[in-house]
Amino acid sequence: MRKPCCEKQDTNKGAWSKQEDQKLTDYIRKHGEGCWRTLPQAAGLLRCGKSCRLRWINYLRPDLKRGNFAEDEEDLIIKLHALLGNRWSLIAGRLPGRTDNEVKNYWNSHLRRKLINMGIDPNNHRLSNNRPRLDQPPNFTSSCATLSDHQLKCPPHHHPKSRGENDQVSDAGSCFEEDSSGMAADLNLDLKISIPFTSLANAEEEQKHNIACNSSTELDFSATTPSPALLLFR
DNA sequence: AAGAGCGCCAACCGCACTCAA
DNA sequence: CTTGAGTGCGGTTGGCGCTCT
Repeated sequence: MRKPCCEKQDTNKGAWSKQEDQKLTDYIRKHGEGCWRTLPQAAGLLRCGKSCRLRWINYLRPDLKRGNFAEDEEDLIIKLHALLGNRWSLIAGRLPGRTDNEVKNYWNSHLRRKLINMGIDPNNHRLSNNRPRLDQPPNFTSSCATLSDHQLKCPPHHHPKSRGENDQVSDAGSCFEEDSSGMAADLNLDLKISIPFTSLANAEEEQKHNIACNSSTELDFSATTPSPALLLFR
């Protein structure tokens, strides 16, 4: 078993003080990100490296947007969640200025409930059986109708993770995994993981990093079969 | 006014992955 | 090939503030 990353008994835990924030910000401005293990000592912080990294990524980074999510951001989260499952870092990568933690929290506190209220199961984006909607289209069939019992029982996060620059999202822990000829195909998506474009210098750089799907710089959600959630969301 | 309940969000924890030695 | 350090990710927790009773 791996030993814990923070063995030191004298490391601070809990909320960060303004002084700690300042020290961390100053240090990273001076030396850049990385080498989180040695950073705390070098920066004069009584924190573990992990804690520093999290604080920087989720709170101190200068390009963070913060504040309420816009409607189009909500839409995008729902779409991406339908496609990717609980892969928050991937989803956040498509939302400039947003962190995985922020997206995850927003999903759990707002969007999940929103979908549930609309009669949609937020786990698989299917229309929930026990709460049919009155305004449901008559011939509507969920694009996730091929979900097996096993998939229903196994949440997305049970799927093996895969990471890397050219990480193809072929193991998306969503309802589209089995129905690969379903919505994913309809969406014409060829998702690749890349550096979030907010961290890139400009749009050209973004293109270079192949964020796009099918040689476009934006995800193309002009699908012939929108997600069930989105059909009802508008 | 005060206590209970609830929601939000920052932070922690544990596991998985990568890569160098 | 193996091992372990470093890092990233997703799930969970805990504290704070707001609302309700």
